Amino acid sequence: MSEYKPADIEPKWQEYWLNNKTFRTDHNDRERPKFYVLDMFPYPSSAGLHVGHPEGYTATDILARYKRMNGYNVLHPIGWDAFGLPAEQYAIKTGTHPRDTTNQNIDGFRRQLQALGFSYDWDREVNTTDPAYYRWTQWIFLKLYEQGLAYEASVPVNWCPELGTVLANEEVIDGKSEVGGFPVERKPMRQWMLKITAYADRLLDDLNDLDWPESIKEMQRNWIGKSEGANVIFPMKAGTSSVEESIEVFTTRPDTLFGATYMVLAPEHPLVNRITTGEQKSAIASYRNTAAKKSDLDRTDLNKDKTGVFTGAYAINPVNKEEIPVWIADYVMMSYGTGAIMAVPGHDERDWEFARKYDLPIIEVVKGGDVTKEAYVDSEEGVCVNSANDEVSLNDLPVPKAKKVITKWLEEKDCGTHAVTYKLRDWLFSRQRYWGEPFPVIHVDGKPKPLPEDHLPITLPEMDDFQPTKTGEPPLAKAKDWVNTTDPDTGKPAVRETNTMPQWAGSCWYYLRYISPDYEQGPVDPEMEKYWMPVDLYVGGAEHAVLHLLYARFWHKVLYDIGAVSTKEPFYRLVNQGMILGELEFTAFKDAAGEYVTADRSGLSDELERIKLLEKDVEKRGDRFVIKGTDTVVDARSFKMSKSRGNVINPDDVVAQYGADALRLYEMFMGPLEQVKPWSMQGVEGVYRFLKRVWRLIMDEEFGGVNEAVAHSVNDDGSPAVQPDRAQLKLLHETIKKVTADIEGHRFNTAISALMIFTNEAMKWEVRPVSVLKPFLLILSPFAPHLAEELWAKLGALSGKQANGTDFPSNGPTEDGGTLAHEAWPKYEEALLRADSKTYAVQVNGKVRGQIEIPADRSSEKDFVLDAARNEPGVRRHLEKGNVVKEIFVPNRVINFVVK
RNA sequence: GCCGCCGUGGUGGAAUUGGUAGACACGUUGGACUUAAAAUCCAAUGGGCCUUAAAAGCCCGUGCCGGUUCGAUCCCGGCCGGCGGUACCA
Repeated sequence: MSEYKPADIEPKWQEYWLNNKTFRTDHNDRERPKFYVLDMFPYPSSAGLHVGHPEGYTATDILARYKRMNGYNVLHPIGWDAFGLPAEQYAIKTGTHPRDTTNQNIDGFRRQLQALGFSYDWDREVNTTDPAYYRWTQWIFLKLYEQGLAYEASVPVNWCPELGTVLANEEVIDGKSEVGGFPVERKPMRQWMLKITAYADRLLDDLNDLDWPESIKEMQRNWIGKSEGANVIFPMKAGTSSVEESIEVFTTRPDTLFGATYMVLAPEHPLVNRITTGEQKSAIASYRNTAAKKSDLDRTDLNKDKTGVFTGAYAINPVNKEEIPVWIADYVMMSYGTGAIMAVPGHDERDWEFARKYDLPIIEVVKGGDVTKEAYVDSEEGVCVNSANDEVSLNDLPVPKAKKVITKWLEEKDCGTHAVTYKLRDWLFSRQRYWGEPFPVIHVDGKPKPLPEDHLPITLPEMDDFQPTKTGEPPLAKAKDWVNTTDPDTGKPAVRETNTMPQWAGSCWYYLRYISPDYEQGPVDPEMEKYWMPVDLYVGGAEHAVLHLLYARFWHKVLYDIGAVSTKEPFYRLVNQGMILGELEFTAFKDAAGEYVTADRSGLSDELERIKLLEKDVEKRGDRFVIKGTDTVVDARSFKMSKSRGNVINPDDVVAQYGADALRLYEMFMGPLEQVKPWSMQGVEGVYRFLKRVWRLIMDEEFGGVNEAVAHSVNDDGSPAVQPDRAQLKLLHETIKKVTADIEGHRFNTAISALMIFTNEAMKWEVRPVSVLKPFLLILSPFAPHLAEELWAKLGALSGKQANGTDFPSNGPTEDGGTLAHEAWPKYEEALLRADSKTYAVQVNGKVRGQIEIPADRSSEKDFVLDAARNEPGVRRHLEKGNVVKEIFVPNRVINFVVK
């Protein structure tokens, strides 16, 4: 008995690869071309891997294995992004030290990844929580500080009392914490900030050089949010305020200045108190109070209904000396631009709405719309009107030209400048948590002071109480012995920084550490860095489109500026794997009376009872599914995998049932890598059957050992007993060609399809030459490495280890002969692909009416082929219906007769 | 609202980017093997028309409507639907 049993062969080969360090990347090998293929390293959660992880990991593993066989020096590492909130939350609940939880989870992840046969160099594993690693995270922070890119500020932050920490804007969703969904309020606190805004332009411009999905680049562009316009200064009307003040606004539409009929300050704007007149004071105070209490969610909810209060003060429009009222309203944000706007209701939708509500004047200054009906916002087509004073006129100028003219005038008059504003804000870089990198900073006499490099790493103190304090002080503040220290320079008493870095810190530079994980003189060995960088391919989920990828680019550019790295960008090529959804679900709906209701996408009320149906209970009707035999439409869709929905697939279960090779193969066979795709257990079954077929292609299930069809192809001494025939060679070389091109193009699904076609054909051969099967195993091996290794060993035993029985030499750095991992990738021969005959499709008026076979050596002779086409019976019948007015001849493909 | 991506059989998806739409796989149906099941193998499988039946043939068909072309899943214009991101950003 010798069936395909992945449970027997997979662990064996995994152990072999580990023990022999088959995939170790040699430090000294820098002659060959390099290929650095990188996975986004995982956060090792207690839940273990989900099937989304192996998707990207399998793709990169296929490429790593393929490139190795093509003679490249491949760097294919993995590690752990292991700081973070879940381990700390768990510690608070159970008292287990986050380090212990983290290490357990890492062990689990490592075991799972190894069980999938990924060809990582396990000697390069990095772990962001390892002091030997975060020593360099801290070092980079010191560099940022030296560059003036790290500073302390008291900023209103998103304070989440429940989690006892502040959150970054991106960790707050709809006014609630992303983790846990707890309410979040604004509270000013002392924080570390990183000046990412100083790099905004470079982060934006250098996107153009990157081979990334356009959608990701666009998201980063939007996130940076660069706008060009002008800052304009509006002096206050004399006497309306106690001091001489002016309001500076940012506008992208300086061309509409003549249409500014009022101004709006953000409620938090510092000028508000100073300009508000006596009788307005109480109204303003109460409005500001309400606004301060509103969360971001509330503010957006009020989207439609704008509110505001008049300050009683007036400003002077610099272009026409008009006195215009100054209001406050919460549709103006303090955090963008200058926190104040000039309102041009004629040409801005928000201002128009506000002006309508409070009866403020609306003036048309750009022709093209009807400002009594709606704001006219077109900035390309419009032409300025009503826009002139004694010195300058914009009238009849198109908008872009008018912007330039008025900006120049403002600059001459000293009441404005050309200005650029970004949506991007400085990066809030500290967290009130225990389980993160400590800052290498002490406070002496209340002032921050960086510690010298030779004090690194600053390790976390041992603690057993990880509970945050109610005041927002970080848990580290409780470690009094650790906190109280002395300044190494002066010996003065000092206190350590008790905030820790956010989780993003460690992942900002890990791709550098893999290059020289044991290097002691810096984050990365400069010699090695020059050889390995940049990363040739980075694969990961689109959820990191903005934050991780923007932060990492920022750090990389800083490291580039100080000469620590040699490339401007870390990742020139990026691919996002698409999310894997749960299995397709059919859901029917019952109303309160228990009657089935047709599923209507728009109005699925929560009142309805949801009934899960099986595939056999439904049928297709038009473009929808209905309950079999009825007209009741059901909802048919796949959902994101989630614990609550109960549709999570655990890779361990798949491996246990079908093996790692089947899981790998299925993940790739589902569809294009970048696409969102639903999981299907039956699909796994399908590729598993394919692997069993490959097994039987070579092995005899009944008697064990290599089957007769294969054994008969060699003599007892291992020499070939038969030569492969032309058809066999043609199929082999076609498959090599297709699989090679598909791997290069990341079309793994169609590569697998080609391997299936080969197998289906080869199963029919009565004699299966080893010299054909061996190259097939080589091209199968990146996809299903365990099975390929096993069968390769069986064929090796059959044909002798010396000659590998193929025309393809071994070229690997390891010569142990026991693995195919370093065999040369087979090359196809064009001559063997040639067919004896070519098939033409023959069309009449664009419709296929027949096919003709033409001997290959005559297939380009137009007259000969056309003649054969005309004589094809199915074609002739249609030609007789009229006169041929045109003949289209596409060599080796198609003929089209146009008949009238 | 804005930005980006995507609509192909019962299902996942192919189609050398303008040249035989539906490769490969799942599912389904029928058959073989088996005491039986599993496994395996063989055949059919987009919808419809014609025909006693088969072969052959014909019509329709890549979200919808139109255009360019000898020929369109592919290019252009206009809609509809789905997914993701983002949102008072001045």
